[in-house]
Amino acid sequence: MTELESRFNFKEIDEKWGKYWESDGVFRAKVNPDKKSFTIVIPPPNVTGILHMGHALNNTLQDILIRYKRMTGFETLWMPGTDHAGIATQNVVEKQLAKEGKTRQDIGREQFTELLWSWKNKYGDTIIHQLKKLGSSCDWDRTRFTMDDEYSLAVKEVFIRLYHKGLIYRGEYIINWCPRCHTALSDEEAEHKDTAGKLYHIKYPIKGETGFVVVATTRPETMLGDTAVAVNPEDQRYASLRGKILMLPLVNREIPIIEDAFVDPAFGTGAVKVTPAHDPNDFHMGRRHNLRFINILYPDGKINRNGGQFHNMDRFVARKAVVEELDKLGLLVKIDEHSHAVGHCYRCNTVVEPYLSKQWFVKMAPLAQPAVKAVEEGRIKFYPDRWTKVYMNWMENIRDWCISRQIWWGHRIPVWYCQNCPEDKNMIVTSDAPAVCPHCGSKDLKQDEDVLDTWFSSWLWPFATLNWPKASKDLKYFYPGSALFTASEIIFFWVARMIMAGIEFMGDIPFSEVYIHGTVRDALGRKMSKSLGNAIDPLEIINEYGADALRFSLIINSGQDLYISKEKFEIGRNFANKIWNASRLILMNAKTIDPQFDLSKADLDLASQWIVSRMFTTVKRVGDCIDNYRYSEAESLINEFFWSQFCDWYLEIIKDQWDNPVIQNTALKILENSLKIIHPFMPFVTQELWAHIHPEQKDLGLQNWPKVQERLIQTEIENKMALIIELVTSIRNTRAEWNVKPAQKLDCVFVSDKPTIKSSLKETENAVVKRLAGLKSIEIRDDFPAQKNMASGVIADIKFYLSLEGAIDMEAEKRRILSQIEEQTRLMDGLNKRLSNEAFISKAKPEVVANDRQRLVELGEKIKKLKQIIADLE
RNA sequence: GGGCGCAUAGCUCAGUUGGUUAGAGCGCAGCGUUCACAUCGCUGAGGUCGAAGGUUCGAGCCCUUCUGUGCCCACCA
Repeated sequence: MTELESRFNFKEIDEKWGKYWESDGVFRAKVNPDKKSFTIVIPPPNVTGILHMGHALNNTLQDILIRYKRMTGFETLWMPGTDHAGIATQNVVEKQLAKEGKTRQDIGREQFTELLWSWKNKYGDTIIHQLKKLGSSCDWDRTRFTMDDEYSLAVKEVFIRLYHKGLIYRGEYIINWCPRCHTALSDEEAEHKDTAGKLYHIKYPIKGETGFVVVATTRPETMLGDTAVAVNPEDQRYASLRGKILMLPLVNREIPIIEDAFVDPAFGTGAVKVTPAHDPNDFHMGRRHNLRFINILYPDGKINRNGGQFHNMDRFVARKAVVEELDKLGLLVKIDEHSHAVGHCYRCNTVVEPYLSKQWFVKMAPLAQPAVKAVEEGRIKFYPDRWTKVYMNWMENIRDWCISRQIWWGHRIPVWYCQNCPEDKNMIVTSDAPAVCPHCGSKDLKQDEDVLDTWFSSWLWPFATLNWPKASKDLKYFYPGSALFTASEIIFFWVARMIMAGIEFMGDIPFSEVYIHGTVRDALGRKMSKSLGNAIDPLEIINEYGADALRFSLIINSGQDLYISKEKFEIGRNFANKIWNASRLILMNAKTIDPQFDLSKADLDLASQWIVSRMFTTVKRVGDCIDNYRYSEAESLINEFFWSQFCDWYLEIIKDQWDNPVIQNTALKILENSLKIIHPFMPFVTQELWAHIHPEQKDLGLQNWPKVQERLIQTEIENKMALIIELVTSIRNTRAEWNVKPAQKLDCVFVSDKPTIKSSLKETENAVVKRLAGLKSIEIRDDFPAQKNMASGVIADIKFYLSLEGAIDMEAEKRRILSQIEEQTRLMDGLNKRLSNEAFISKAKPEVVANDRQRLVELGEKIKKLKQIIADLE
C-alpha cells in the first residue's frame, strides 16, 4: 500500500478517474440473463448546451441511483446522448451566419444544413465531455444523437405508423407562430407570461347609420383582419343590431354583426371584434359562421398587403400607427390598463402570434388514454407524488400536437407531394424518397419542406436509443427502463409524451418511476441564467472544490428548489477532506492486514462492536433511502455515521490501540464499507482510496454493496456506548464551565450503587473515558459524598466528581447544580401532570405511557442525586 | 380564473403513518494545534415551529380560515 498525500488533491484525482472511466468502458452494459436489468435514459441535453447547475443536479441524481443499483447486483444501463434541439441549434448557427452578414436563405437549405452538421460535430459533444467530469457512469459507447441515421429511421417509422393509423393529419389551423424563428410552435412551446398591456376601445360605425358599436381589443392592429363583430345572442343591448353591417374603419370593409354564445356580455363592451386568421377563438367563430379568413401578417411579423396603408410595418409599429389613425378619426374611445397573459417563444422569448397556417398535427386523445391509465393504475409513479395530478390534468385536457416546424434543422417530414395529382390526392407518405407517384407515375415529386418538432424525436428516446424498430436482445433486455429523472418543466414536453410513445410503439411503459427534482436557484431565489449573470458554473466549482464536493453539496438539500451560493460547496469539500484524512490515518496504522478478517467472528471490544453496529444500521438505512429517492437523507446518515461517530468517537477511542491487529482490521473494514456506501455520492475520492487499499480490484463501482449482518446490529451495545459518550461529554462540559485547560488532567470519582453500571464502567475505565475526558485517575465507589473543591454531575445512575482543587468557587458550583435541579424538576412536573391525567392513561398507547413512567423514575433518581450533592455541600 | 408548493435557530434546510427535552450544516461565542484533518477538534449560546381557530389525552405534523411568498395551467377579446 502506498502512502497517501497529506492533502486530498481532487484535481489530479478527478482527472485520473474521469479519464479511466471513460476509456476503459467500465460502465458498459451487456445483456446478462443472470441479472435483472436496470435502465435509466439520460434526458438528452441539447447539443447547444453547456453544463449548468440544473444538469449537474439532474445527472448526479441519476448517477447515485445507477451506481447504487450496479453495486446491488443489477445489470445497469445508463444511456447517454444528445438532442439536436431544432430551433435552438438553428438559432445559434443563424446568429453565427449573421456575423458574416448572411441569412440562411442566402446560402440555401443544403449548405445551411451542412453548416449545422459541422457545427454539431465541432461543438455538439461539449456537454457530454462536461458530464464525464461530473463522474457520470454512463455507457459512453452507446452515446446517441437524435439525428443519428438509425434514430432517424425510428422517427420516420413513427410518423408513418401514426399517419396510417389516422393519428397524424395535416390541416389549416391557428397555431403559435414565432415571427423571429419563422416557425410554428406547439402550445407547450408558447410560454404564457403575465404582461401589463392595454385594452383599446374602438368605435366601429354602423353602415348607413350614425351609430357605432364599441369593441375592445388588446391587439388593435389585428382589426385589419376583422371579418365580423360578435355579440352574445342573449345580450339585449345589442338586440336591435341584429343583421346589421358595420364599416370596418381604416380598411373600409363591410363586416357583419354575428351572434355567438362564446361572447361574454360582461367583458369589455360585450361586443367582440372577430379576426379569424389571428385568434384561436375567432378562428372557431369564423368556422361556425362561415366568415372570411384574412391573414394580415407576413411570417416575420410585418403587416402584409391586406393591411393597406400599414403594409410592411412591424406588428408593434402598426399597433401604434393604427391607434393613432383611429384617434385622428375620432374612433378611439379610451385606453385601459390591462394585464393579461401573452405567449412568448420558449427559444427566443419573442411574442408569438396566433397565425393561420397549414401544419401537421398528432391527434393526441387516443394516445393519452392508455397513458392516463398507466399512471392511474400505479404502473408509473411520480416522486414526489403531487406531480401525478399535474400530469393527469394535462393529459385529460390534452390538445392536438402541432409537429411541423418551418426550419431546416431536424427530421424532414417523410411526405412527398405529386405535382401532377390533385391537391387532396397528391400525398405520398413513405420513409424513402419515392421515384414516381404511385397514382399517376409522375416523377415530379416534391418533399414537404418542413421538419418535425424536436420533441417528436425525443419522445422515442427510451427505445429509439436501443435501435427500435429493429428487434434486438438489447431492446428486449433493457426496455422498459426503470427510473426517469427530470425537472417539472419537462413533464409535458417529454415525460408525458414518452409514456404515450412507449405504450403505443413498444406496448409497454418506458419507465416505472419518474423523479421530479427541483430547480437550482441563486441565493436570492432567482432562476440561474446567463442573462441575469447569477449563474454558478459547475465546472468552476469542480475546479475549485472538486466534482465530489459539487455532487455532495447539490444533493444535501434536494427536496425542492434549491438556493445555492458558492459557499455551499464547502460542505462537500470538507466532507471529502474528512474521508481522505480518516483514510490516511487508518492506512498509516493498519499494517497487519488479514484478508480473511471477518467482523462476525472477531473478538471485538465494546467500541468496535458499537461502530460495527452503527455501520450496518447505516448501510441498511442508506440503501432504503436511495431506493426511495431520499438522497439528502442518505447523505445526512452517511455524514452522521462517518464523521460524528466513526471519526469523532471510534477513531479517537482507538488512537492508542493501533498495535492491536483486531483494531487495525476492524477500522479498515469499517472504512472499506464506508467507502462503498459513500461511493454513489462521491465516486472520485472513494475510488481513489479504494484503489490504494485494493490495487488488484480496481473498480469500487463494480464491488458489491456491503451485506448487512443483522446479528451485528446490537441495541444493548449501542446503549452502553451511548452512556459512555454521554459521560465523556458531560465531563467535558463541566471542565469547560470551570475553564479547565485541556492539558490539565483531573482526578475523578464515579459513584453508583448499580452493579451493571459499575461493570460497564470498569470495561472502559482505563482507556476510553480517561483519555477522552482528560482524566488522570478514575475511582469507582458505591458511595462518596460531594466534596468542597470538586465539581459534580449526574449522568443516568452515575454521579461523578471532578477534583478541581482550588480552582472552583463552591457557591457558583452549587448554583450550577441547583439550576440543573430546576430544569429537571420542570421536566418532571410536566411528566407528572401528563401521567396524572386519566384520559392520557386510558387513551394513549400503552408503550407511550410505560415509557413516560420509566422516564419519571429516571428523572426522580437524577433529581435525588443532584439534591444529595447539594446536601453534601451544605 | 383554476391548481400546486413553501413559511421551523441570524442564514440554508431536515423533521415519513400525531407521542420523550424540535435537529443538522453554516454563522456566532469561549477554549484548543509537535497528534489524520484549522477544509480540524472540544464546549456552548440561539427557536412561543407565519397568524388565528378547531380535532385530540397529546399538534411542528391532521382540519378550517387568514397573511406572506414562489411556481404551473387557462382561448375574457
